[in-house]
Amino acid sequence: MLNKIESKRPRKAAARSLSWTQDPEGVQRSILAAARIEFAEKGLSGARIDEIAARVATAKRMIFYYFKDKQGLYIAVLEEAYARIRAIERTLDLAAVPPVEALKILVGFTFDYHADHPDFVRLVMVENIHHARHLKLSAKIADLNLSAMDMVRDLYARGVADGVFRDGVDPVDIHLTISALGFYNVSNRASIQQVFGHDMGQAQARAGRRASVIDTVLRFVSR
Amino acid sequence: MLNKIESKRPRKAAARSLSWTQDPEGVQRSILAAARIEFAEKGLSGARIDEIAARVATAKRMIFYYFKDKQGLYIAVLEEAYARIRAIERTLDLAAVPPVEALKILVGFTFDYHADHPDFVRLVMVENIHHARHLKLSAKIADLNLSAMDMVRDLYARGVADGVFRDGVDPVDIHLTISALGFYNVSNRASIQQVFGHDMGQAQARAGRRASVIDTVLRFVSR
DNA sequence: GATAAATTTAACTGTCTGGTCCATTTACAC
DNA sequence: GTGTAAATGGACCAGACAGTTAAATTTATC
Repeated sequence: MLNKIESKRPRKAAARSLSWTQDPEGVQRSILAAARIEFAEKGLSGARIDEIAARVATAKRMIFYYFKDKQGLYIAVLEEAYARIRAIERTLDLAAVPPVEALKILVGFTFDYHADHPDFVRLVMVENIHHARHLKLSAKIADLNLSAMDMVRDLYARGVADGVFRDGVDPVDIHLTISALGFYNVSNRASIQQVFGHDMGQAQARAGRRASVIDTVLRFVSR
Repeated sequence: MLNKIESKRPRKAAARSLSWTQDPEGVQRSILAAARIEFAEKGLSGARIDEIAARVATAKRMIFYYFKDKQGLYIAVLEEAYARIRAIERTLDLAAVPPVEALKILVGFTFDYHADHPDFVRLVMVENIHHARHLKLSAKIADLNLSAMDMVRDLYARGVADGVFRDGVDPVDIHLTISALGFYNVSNRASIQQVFGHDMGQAQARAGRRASVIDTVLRFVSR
């Protein structure tokens, strides 16, 4: 109130510099990593840009410089998360494995990936709360899960041909079941634990559940 | 800046009254209903008190009057949602029904309840994003899902005794499978639809999935 | 019909938080 | 080395939003 004269942006004349090296890619990567943690933890509206900036050594300004705005950053995080799971998925080579064994591997992998990447699961939850609005905005993500769907379709067809799987099952149902059983343990871990003590994060509970899930899917498609 | 003298709250001298009837419970119920919609739609941080107040005829002040603060309102919504599903669950009387039939009914009910109450599902998602922090704060909710768990336990034991279910299955696995398969279709509806066109909201897709889910659970426990 | 308690309302505020402005430094071509 | 564009830093701002203040009006009670 008192010395409010000369109001035209006094500024502190940033005298303190102490040198820094330019590293655009590195900065972007750090921002993305910090943002993934923050968005997965607090959701889109709950996440704080200041918090992300604080987590990285970099200044808040850079976030907007590279990602335009909060939504842009969020979409980038989402795209990276989906690209990552797909990259690993590609390394699964099930074509050479007999159907039953291949299905066990696929279910086990899906279960493990979810359990090992709760951030991914939470991001998908957040995105679903937003009715997948941002997924729709991103052309990059369009055909990602289709590859998982294709794996199931192929594997199931081989199993039917071999006579080890029963006929007439919709591969979509197989895929949904695999996803649901891998997803739910992680997405609802907190309420499951709260409501009846079972902590799915514990190695023992997790291993038991894993075996049970594989069994469930196998029994579903078997004759 | 100009006429800032006489600053002591001029007020408009609320001259307009037009009578109102007292209805505390009614007002609280309306607020809860509006809040449920808002929280389910936007999450805890995304929800806006002003928006809730606008949806109800009543003024914002009443929200704080009855529910103290945003978190208090949110917890009240959560408690109501859990109480509601429990109330309906109670009406299921499975003790008199043979195990296989009873299991079909239970799975079908769970599937339908989730599909018919997406708000409930979304609230649970939101709460899990918050690590069930508020569930822990509410003593009321503690033993709610335990009743569902008990139903499964009882039903499974009868099935084993009758020789229609195989031995050695953990009832917790049965319960988790039932919940997961009912929950996932709704919680991930948006991303499922985005990623491969299947809209689980459509009656046809829903009915097909329902039958498949029942089949999955039955095959899991059968000999 | 007077007094207290309950209920409703509008205006107001302090803080938090995306997002911006302008200055400065680094990288690099020539 | 000098000019130029990209990269970085941090103060600053404007709007939004949870929560408050204080008064006004209605119901309940005796």
